[in-house]
Amino acid sequence: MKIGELSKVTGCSVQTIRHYEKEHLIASAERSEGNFRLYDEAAVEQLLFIKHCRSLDLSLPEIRQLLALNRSPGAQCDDVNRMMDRHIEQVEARIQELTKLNEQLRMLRRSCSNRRTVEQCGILRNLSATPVSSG
Amino acid sequence: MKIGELSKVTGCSVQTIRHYEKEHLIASAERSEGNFRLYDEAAVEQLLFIKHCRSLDLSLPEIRQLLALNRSPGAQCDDVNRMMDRHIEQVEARIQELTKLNEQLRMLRRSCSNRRTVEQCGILRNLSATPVSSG
DNA sequence: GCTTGACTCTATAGTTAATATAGAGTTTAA
DNA sequence: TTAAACTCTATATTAACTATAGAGTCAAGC
Repeated sequence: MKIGELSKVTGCSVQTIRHYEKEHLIASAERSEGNFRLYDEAAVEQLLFIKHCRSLDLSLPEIRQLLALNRSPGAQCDDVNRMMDRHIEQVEARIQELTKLNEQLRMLRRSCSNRRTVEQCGILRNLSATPVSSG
Repeated sequence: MKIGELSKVTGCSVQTIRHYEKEHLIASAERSEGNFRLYDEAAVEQLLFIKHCRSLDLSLPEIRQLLALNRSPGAQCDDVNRMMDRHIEQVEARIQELTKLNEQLRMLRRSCSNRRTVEQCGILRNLSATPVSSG
């Protein structure tokens, strides 16, 4: 199967597949006589694995690590667990940040009703004031 | 005041200030005989405004628009309100996404306890299965 | 055999908002 | 006068793609 079909089957764009190859997330594909990349079912599996990881916001280096672990089935999987724990922490921290941000934005938004001039605009006035200390 | 002092006063790095100038968020600074940028209090105010906006995750183009509006005090401030509403929507959408993601990650994490081999690892097994359809 | 269209190839640039660097010039204090 | 501290411009890096240019390959139809 050529790259276009792999793209259709997996839902990854052609460029993304080539990008993953360059980043060594998938092995360099075999080539046809005309230098076209050729793939098999194993490539589909691996690409779907990567896609699933990406849908969970795992980074490419993290995925590379998971793929490496996948290749040594006898090893302990502590590393996998640690990675997931760290990742979950990051996601939760980001949710907290955004929640705080959201409160600030809503407060700011309440400081102006539509029918005012820029001069009277509470939003712009508040933005000009000294910033609140927070991330 | 030279760029180093402006940096200290505002808490923006020197490179960031130069970056904002290149992106036309602040006017090109006057120059000294030796070609050093020179700033006054107005520059401090404007930079703090920008910093405040950035702390609310407003993009540089959004900030540019706010600064432009700030310069026409007689205009209606509907545009400001619309921008804030859109921005709040985006932040809330992102919070929703991350919340869903967090649930998925936690579920995945529960599928493996530490003391297993990679081969038995529930996390890796689940990642290899067909991905759930969700952003 | 030739052309057309769909596909693929590589290499490069763009996206965001900075951050970091190299190599040069300026200013200030000792 | 010389060294330190500062500033200048221009360029590269970050993440994970996405988009483009310009060239090559392949299958079908005439």
